[in-house]
Amino acid sequence: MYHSRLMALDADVLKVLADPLRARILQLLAAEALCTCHLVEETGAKQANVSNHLKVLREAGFVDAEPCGRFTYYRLRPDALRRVADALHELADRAGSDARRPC
Amino acid sequence: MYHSRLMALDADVLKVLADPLRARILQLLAAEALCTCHLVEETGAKQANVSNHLKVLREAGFVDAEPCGRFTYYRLRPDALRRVADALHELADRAGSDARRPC
DNA sequence: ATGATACATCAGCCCAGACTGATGAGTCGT
DNA sequence: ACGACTCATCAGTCTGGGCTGATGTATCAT
Repeated sequence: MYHSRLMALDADVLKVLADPLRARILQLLAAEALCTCHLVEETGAKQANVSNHLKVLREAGFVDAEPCGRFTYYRLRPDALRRVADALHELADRAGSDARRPC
Repeated sequence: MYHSRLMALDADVLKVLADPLRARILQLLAAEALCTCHLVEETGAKQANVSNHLKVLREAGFVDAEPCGRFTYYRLRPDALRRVADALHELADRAGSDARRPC
């Protein structure tokens, strides 16, 4: 097995996912690529708000932005999500033993 | 396939993981069960702070508390972590298509 | 060129929640 | 019984970050 190196939970990365609107945006982008205007009408949030959240998601590597005329299409990056999922899964697997440190 | 039902990302659950001290605590508990005093000295955080974070982790189902004399041992619950990991993984898998909704 | 549309960015408001010191409750050793 | 210890809870402070209205920058249609 290659990826047996210990992956640390990165709270900064998790923070990006831990927002209701950002989570909703990711769900929507999982089905198809969408531009900002779609996300605005689907979520009901204000344009500036959606745009800010997209910036956060982009800088964290969870979405890709593809400018297209006056639109900007956003697309999910599954690899980034899988890295987080794997880190959590590996943490769960590491917890097998029932050892307890004495006081 | 059994678990093919769509799992929604729960931002409230992710919020619990998205804190540096809580993430550190989970890492430590992955190796062995520890009581609060261990976590206090390992993390360097104040006792009240650690205790508060443990309460959050407990209420979210990520750790189990086992009172033991005047100590309280905390143990990781891998199933809870796996549920989050699976939700993220499933979201990543759902993103295969390169469809884009027209404007 | 003018207006309309899509999106980004900015400044400011506001609140959830992380942190702290103090106190309370329970348990142990002597 | 008394002090020492572990841990939980409380009240209060303060900062990060989500939200908004306004403005700026492109791009499109006519």
